[in-house]
Amino acid sequence: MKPQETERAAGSLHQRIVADLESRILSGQWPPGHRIPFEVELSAAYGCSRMTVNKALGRLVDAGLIERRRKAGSFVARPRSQAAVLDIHDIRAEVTARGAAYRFEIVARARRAATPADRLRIDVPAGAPLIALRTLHYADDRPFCSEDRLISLAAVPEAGAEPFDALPPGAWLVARVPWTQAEHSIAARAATKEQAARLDIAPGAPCLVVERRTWRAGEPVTGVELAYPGALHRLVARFAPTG
Amino acid sequence: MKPQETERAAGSLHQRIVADLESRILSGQWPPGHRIPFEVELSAAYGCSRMTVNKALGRLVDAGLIERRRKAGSFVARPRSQAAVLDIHDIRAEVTARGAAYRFEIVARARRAATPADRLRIDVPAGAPLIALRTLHYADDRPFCSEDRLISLAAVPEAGAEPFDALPPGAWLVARVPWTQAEHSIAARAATKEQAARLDIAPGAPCLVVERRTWRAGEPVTGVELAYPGALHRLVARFAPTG
DNA sequence: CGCCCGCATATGTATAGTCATGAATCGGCA
DNA sequence: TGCCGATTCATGACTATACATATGCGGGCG
Repeated sequence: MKPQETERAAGSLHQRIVADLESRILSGQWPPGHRIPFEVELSAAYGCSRMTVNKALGRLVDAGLIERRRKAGSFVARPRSQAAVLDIHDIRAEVTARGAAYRFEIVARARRAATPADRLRIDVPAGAPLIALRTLHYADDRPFCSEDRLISLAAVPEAGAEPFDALPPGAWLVARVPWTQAEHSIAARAATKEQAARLDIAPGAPCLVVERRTWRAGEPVTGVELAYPGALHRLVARFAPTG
Repeated sequence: MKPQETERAAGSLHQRIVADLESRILSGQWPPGHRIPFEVELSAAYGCSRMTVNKALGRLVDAGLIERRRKAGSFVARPRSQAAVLDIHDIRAEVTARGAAYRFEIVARARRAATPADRLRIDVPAGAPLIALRTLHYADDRPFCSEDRLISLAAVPEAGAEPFDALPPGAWLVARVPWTQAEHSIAARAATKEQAARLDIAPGAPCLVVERRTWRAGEPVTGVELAYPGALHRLVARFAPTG
């Protein structure tokens, strides 16, 4: 069977098979728990080798759409928890995307040993050396986001000497430190008096607060709290097909 | 080369290769833009066939860790926007996970043709038949979340006759309608007077508002707004290695 | 000097076949 | 009848091979 004979529609053959099976599952034609045809049956149906079907089914497993059990066959997975993929953009990109001019300002900077309060935000050992930064991000000279960040000097020693005058701390870190793990927590909170003053909103006004803790190969790198005025900002996520 | 000779550690050979390359990329040993060895070199290094390496590299492409160009080679991708995977749990699961008793109540229900206001929340044509539901979710008899939902009867005709007495509308829909696309928007908003009354919080208190719009094969299915008292709830996301 | 063609090369896709693994099933034995 | 072991079978993993495709690069020609 030459590949050319079947390669219309959606690129390669196994992609076509993936798309086809996917549509049958997502359309409900094959409900959760349904046993899909065996590899040999599919390879006969599509007129290709078993490896090609196998590759397609492997992708569907990765996508969480099917589960496979030896001897028993392949089954449409029952969706468990829905998942959404949240794009965490660079703050500069967010601001410029809405057509505003971006500017940031480091309003406070300190070097200190980790206090118990710090250790709630970054899981370094007590007394570990940290850089604490408070940054204000502006969109067209209006406060857009207040950032409170701790950086572990053990993980990023060069942060101690960095003036952060060209890049804000977040972008600087992303460009420098590849990270393997991050944990995000999103909440709505009333602005404290200080936050309100910094963000130029009323005290008690709702803020979207994003907390992020980041590790690199198990070692804590940074912990940050971003507070956005609720009226200004929303996070957008798209669906992830994970079942 | 027999598969048995190398299959210790992490399962299959191509999984081991994936994990190995992944760690080199995430550790920074291979920075973004770095050209990784050619398939033939890797297959020689791991003592396996090119197909096995190809499979592993294919996975890394899917994961967004590398980019591949014909003739040129494979390169470590430069991270663009960070991505976080947000698990959207069933509300019942959320409530019971914190050890509380779950209960829900449909407080309003209407069948109507889509109004312009409705069409901001679900992109059906004007006048399309809808079911509008307002649901209150309780944790241990305390209001946990207020849900405002529109369901397109064109997409889910059986929703018209469904009493929603056993399952809340969200869970009922998930069990019934497989969906292909969803869009989430997360914001912090002050509770309106009505929301505050329903949620038993002070008017103006911050709420975490999640809006979700769902399509099935391009057809709008449902639009929902979930309002959580800010003090009660936070969304947690984990990092996704997607660059 | 510059442009274009063609070759070398690395990836992309697909095939056929082999061996391993684990689970369902059937048959035999108690 | 009930249980246990052997068989069978579908998936899982991998190899060797083949051909398609695109592209970077260098040589040749205008």
